[in-house]
Amino acid sequence: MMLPSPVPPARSTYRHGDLRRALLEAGVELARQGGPEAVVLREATRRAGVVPNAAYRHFASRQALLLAVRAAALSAAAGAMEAELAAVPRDGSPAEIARASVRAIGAGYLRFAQEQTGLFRTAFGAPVELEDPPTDAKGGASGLNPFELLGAALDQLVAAGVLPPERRPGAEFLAWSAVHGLALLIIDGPLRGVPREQTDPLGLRLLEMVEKGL
Amino acid sequence: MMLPSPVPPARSTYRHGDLRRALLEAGVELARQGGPEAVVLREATRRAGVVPNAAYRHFASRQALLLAVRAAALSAAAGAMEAELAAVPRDGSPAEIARASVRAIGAGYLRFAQEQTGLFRTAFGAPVELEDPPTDAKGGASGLNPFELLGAALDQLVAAGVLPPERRPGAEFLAWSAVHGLALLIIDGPLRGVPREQTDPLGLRLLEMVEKGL
DNA sequence: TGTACATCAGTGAACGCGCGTTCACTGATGTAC
DNA sequence: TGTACATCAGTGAACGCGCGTTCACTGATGTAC
Repeated sequence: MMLPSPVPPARSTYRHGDLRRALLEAGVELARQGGPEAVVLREATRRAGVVPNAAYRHFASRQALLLAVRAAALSAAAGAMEAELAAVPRDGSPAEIARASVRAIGAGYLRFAQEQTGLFRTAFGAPVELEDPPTDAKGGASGLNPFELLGAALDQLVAAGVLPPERRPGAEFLAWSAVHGLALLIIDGPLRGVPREQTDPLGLRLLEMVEKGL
Repeated sequence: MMLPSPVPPARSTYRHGDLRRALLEAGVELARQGGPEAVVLREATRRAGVVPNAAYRHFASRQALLLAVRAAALSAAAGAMEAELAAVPRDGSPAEIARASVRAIGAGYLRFAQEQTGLFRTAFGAPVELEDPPTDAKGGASGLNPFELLGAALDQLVAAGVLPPERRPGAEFLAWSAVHGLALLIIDGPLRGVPREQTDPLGLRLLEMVEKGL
């Protein structure tokens, strides 16, 4: 199901000027709407108003384009998490702040999954015939990627004396598992289509469970 | 990357005899090796030693075949969980048994995800252009599907007085989230390729977290 | 400041691929008489 | 028990599809003299 491309931009010059960027943006848009498998090289060139093989001046293969899109998606996810983090009130005990920070990370992740499902699946979904993880994944404003943001929040939790240091190692995997799982249940599992009024409280309960259980 | 099909079974009769079953089994095998997207109608007919369109006598479309395969995968998952459940020692207090049962459900799910990754992804992965959930999903020996098995275990937990009844509603989603998330982190997330010696303890810690946090 | 030339971004045309699906058919099976 | 016939499972051939990718090209740009 491929919608007809939007207006071919009708370039006046022979050269495009900024094709790499245009392709990347088109790819991100495709991912936003349809997830990683919607990142189709030919469609990206169509949207950029260029002939299919022109893409090869800027990306070695479809896979290379997809990797770039994925990095952008990861960056967007980090941004959503940082936004939530920035809203944590700074008055209160270190313990309170640390706890709220961890919750904010989780809430940001869930929000991103629900509001930007396509990008979420591109960033965190099953790698499509992809050998290497996105090692060069840049983060958002802070420069941290989503995984590192979670790690930093957990470190705060230890520093504030809320989480015993001996339970710290591996804790990101436990917390991430819970939140990641709920995100998937909501976006394409049995909770799909359930309205936010019901999923939001579930998210809160989940974060509570993680906090208690860690 | 499609391996050449195994020996075309060289039928002697004009009729196949049990093509529907043969196609389903081929489909399950494909899913086992490559997940849902590997369930390719033409390949299934090749393996059954039959011409491609013969499949349409038994399945209305590729989608219909995939749904049947998915039901089989769900059933296999239920079987793995039941096996783990059957190993729970029956001596001990009801509370102990109930707790062990919930852990067994989770452990079975994780084991299935790691040992039958393709089937796991077929049963629980993102629906591929799939509108309706597998409503007719039959379970394993008990007749319960994986979700119902988890529900039953949680009911036991309430009956044994371990889980306060007011926390029961929705609890399956919390427990499922955690375990499902870890399964995905292991099979195609950052924990991919990490040996069982490291993931198993993580699984135990996760189940512990769920138990405490619920 | 003007001209020759190298560079290389984008063009045009074409591939082979395997897929799902449709069509009109053929021939084995089982049932009615 | 034998024969005529309807049924319908599997055949054979062909579609259109959009994809990623390769080839030899053309023409705008910027640099060296």
